Amino acid sequence: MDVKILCLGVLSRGEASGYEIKKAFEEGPFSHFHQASFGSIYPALNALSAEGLVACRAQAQEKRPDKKIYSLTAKGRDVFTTALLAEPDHDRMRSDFLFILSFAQFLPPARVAALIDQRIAWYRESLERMEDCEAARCSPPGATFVRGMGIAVYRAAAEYLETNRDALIADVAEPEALVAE
Amino acid sequence: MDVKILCLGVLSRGEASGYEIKKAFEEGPFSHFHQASFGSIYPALNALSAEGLVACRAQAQEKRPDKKIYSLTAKGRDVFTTALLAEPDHDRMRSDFLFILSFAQFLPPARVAALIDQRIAWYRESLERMEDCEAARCSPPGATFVRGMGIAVYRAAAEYLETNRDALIADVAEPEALVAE
DNA sequence: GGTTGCATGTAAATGGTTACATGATTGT
DNA sequence: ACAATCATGTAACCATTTACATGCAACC
Repeated sequence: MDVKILCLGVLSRGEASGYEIKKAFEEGPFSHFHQASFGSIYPALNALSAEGLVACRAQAQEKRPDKKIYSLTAKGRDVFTTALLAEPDHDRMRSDFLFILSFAQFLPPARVAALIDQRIAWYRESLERMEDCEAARCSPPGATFVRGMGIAVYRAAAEYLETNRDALIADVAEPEALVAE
Repeated sequence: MDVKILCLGVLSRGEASGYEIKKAFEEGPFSHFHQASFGSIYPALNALSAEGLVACRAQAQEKRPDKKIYSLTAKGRDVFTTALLAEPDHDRMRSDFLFILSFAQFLPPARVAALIDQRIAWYRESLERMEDCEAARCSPPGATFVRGMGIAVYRAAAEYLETNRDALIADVAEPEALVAE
């Protein structure tokens, strides 16, 4: 599942420029489980155009480069729905946060606390944005389902961190207590 | 946080060969939030050796290539603890599963059901392995904390899928119901 | 006066995976 | 007989990010 298919997916929700597609991966509904940068989106869009999977309409703008608005062609929609039927690759997660926390015993307790507090704050902010998202009101069922799952998972993560924060800090602060036990 | 630091982390838990380090990322405690292949581990180990961050002891084996057992040097431990203090990069997740599900309305309901059922089974299997893991009994506090968080999050994910599965399938099967409402 | 947002694009560098090469042993 | 496990390593390939190039408008 490469950037080209990702772009087709975004365009299936309505026409968009490269810049707007980037935003969908940066702040939009896909930001939590996929990402793409300008350096991959613009070439992908040109390739899709050459293959006839998207159509491009240039919108002239004053004092700015022309905005290129892309939309799916019938062929593009076909290719996209076919790609959706493929077996999904395994999820890939890379979390330096969890890796670092795995070695909490090598960190000053204050650092462990800061790391966890930052993360709780991040989850809470994300949850707020996800919960009162206007765009989500009239989203298709799949998008609503996925959004709900994100909320459930982030909430569980935040709650776990809040509940177990102090115990971990106590453990790394006095490791003798664990050995003595 | 590159493969070199990742290797130092694994070695901080005790000496290991390249093959064993791979296993830590494939089945071991890190498998859920970091991954590395032979093609990156072996060169990383050689580089670490050249920099004096790990020591290598060759264990002769009959009918097999010599097993190279690596261990952290004092310098290696220093570099690792310093790396742990750096600000962690943002977590990066790529989930084709969630992306595909976002477009559930383009899929046959049976496919949506299969996708979700497979995923529930996967979470349940992972949870079983995580819950009765012998190695975890005497793990350092950080590793135990991270494992607990993994369990909490996977459990929430599995429960969400189980609870909302039928509603999503109903929604994609009869989209008129949603429009009529 | 500096940063952020809008808007597109290219080229180099990165960092990694996949496939190959080798080969004995053990399990199905 | 075939696959998997153990065990190391290289090279080609890949996708993507980062940095660069350009430039105006609005905000602080």
